[in-house]
Formats: sequence, C-alpha cells, structure tokens
Amino acid sequence: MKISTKGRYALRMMIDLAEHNEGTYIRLKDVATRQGITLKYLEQIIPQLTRCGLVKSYRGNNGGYKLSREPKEYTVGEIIRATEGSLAPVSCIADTPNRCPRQGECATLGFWEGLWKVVNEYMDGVTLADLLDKDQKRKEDGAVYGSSDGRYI
Amino acid sequence: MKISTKGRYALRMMIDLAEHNEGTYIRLKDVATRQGITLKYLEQIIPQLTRCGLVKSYRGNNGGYKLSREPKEYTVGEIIRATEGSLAPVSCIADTPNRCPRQGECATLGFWEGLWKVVNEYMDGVTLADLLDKDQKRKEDGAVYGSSDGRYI
DNA sequence: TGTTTTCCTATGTGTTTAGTATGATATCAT
DNA sequence: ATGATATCATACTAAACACATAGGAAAACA
Repeated sequence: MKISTKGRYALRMMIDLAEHNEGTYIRLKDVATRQGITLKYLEQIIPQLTRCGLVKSYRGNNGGYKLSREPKEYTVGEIIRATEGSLAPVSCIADTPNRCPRQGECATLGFWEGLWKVVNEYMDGVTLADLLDKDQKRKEDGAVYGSSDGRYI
Repeated sequence: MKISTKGRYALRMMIDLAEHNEGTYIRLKDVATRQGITLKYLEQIIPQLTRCGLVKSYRGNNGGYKLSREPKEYTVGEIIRATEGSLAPVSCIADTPNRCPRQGECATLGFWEGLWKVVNEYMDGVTLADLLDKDQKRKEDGAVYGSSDGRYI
C-alpha cells in the first residue's frame, strides 16, 4: 500500500515548477538541486508528465519545463496516476486485462472497489495550488499542517 | 498502491472461517481447498493473524483455526494491517524509523498523512460481518454490489 | 504408535524499485 | 559552422519484494 518514489518525486517536481514559474522554461537541473534528487532520475520520471500534457518541455540551450496550466487546474490525483498508473488497490478491478476468474464469487471485490473510490476522491479533492498554499504558510511561520479532522484541506 | 496477496488472502481466510464457524476448529486444508489457494502458502500467512489474536489455533488431530471474536467485532482494517503492516502510503510518516530528514521543509507531508487517514477510516468502517452479509446476498441472488455512492456499506 | 494437524525455516523465481550510465537529438549563442 | 546546454531515449544493475514451494519438527489425539 505504498506510493513509490516515482509518484512522490513527480509531485515535488510539479510543486517546484509551480513555485519557480516566471513564464520561462525551468531547467530540470535546478529542480533536481533544489529537491535533492539526482537529475538523471528526474529525467526518467518527467516524460510521463509531458506525455500526459501536464507539463510542456523545450529542448536546447534555454530549454526546460514549465506547467501547461494554472496550479489550481491540477488535481494531485492526475499527477499521481500519470506516474504511478491506476490507483486500484487490487489488480483484478483495474482496467488492465487482469480480471479475476473468481469475480462472480468474490466477497471482497466490492470492498476493494470502495477503497479505490475513496482514494481517488481524496486525491482528486486536492489541487496543486492547495499544496502551494500550505508550502507558503510553512515558509512564513512554522505552522502545523492539517485540519482537525485530518482531512488535508 | 497495491495490496499484496498476503492481505487479500488473509481477508478471504477470515471470511471463510466466519462462514464455516460451528464452534469447532476448522482445518486450514479445507479453507485452502475452498478458496483455491495452496495450503502451504496460507500456512505462512495465518501465523500473523494468530499472533495478533485475531484467530485461535489448535494443533493435532482435530486441530485447526477459529475466530476469537464475533465477525462484527473485527474491522477489515485490523485484518489488513495485521498482515500488510502499516497502511501509510509513504514510509516517512509511518512509525518505522524511516523518518525523512526533509520533514520540516516538505510540502507534501500533510497530503500523505491525510491519505493515510482516509484509507484507515474507510477500512475501519467495514466489519467482517458486513462482508459476510454481502456474501450471503450474493449467494441468494446474483445481486449487484456497492451502494450508489460507491461507499462499501 | 501412527495419523493429523499446526508451526518453523529455508529455498527459489520472477518482478519491481530505485537508481546509474551512455549517448543521441534539438536549440541557442557566439 | 561550432560549441555549449538542454531534453530525450535506452540500456544496465543491485537490492528488495512478491509469491510462492518444500522439508521437517512439534503437538495432540485415536
């Protein structure tokens, strides 16, 4: 039940691109330095975001990456799904052709579908802009995160 | 973001033990046959449930396993956690000593904590008895699972 | 004493994770 | 043109994990 570094780093890249957005393309090297992750690894992850249209890329001397929309137009869910793939907790319910032969007689299927839905709804309920707000507040004062009910926003 | 066979099979074992509960100990061999999973693999998973006090075991000729409580007294969450470990989506927030050195400056930490909470709350909101009810209904007629809002109950 | 069960530990195999490395291709500044 | 600097594509690897299989010890009963 873990999110891999691919998804986690992708989210941090998106936040970094949003925070340093001045209209120009941002070098991945700078993102890597700021985030403390090797350039080569980020180079391997970010093409998934480009292919899904989440960021725009530009080659060459003053090239780099930048967001293709406003931060509030991204949900965290689509960023994570772009890099991690389906968030289905069991492969037998995903769109993949791994359908289980015991489907008709499985007592737990509905439970897993419910979990899938809960995870997606949580992630799609938080935007990239929400994370930026938190980050700004954190930088201003050493505020504690999270609301009283643990829900992120 | 996947649940492994350990957790999934553990849940199916618990359902099986509940459905065939007549007070006596149930042979794991019978569970394995009914569920279509090898005995040897289940033998490797079930000790975690015994150690956590979820089932009672008895050795010898008429030995086997049985639930230590009523089905409605189990949440699915405790069954899954007993076999899968912590459901924290990132290791840096779990109780494990993998705390991240960037904690103070991480904009995503609160988001992951919120996801963790959502997952736990969903799983702890469904009992073993709930899954049994669904299973009974499914056996009676070929009913469709899940309520309109996708929430399992 | 033999049978049947749980219990314990070792082994194997394939996949995934988390990175590292090498080089090609595009773009710009000079 | 040419060199510098960026993305892009692909291959490789070490370690961990998933998903079992296998062999035998210990307990309980008939």
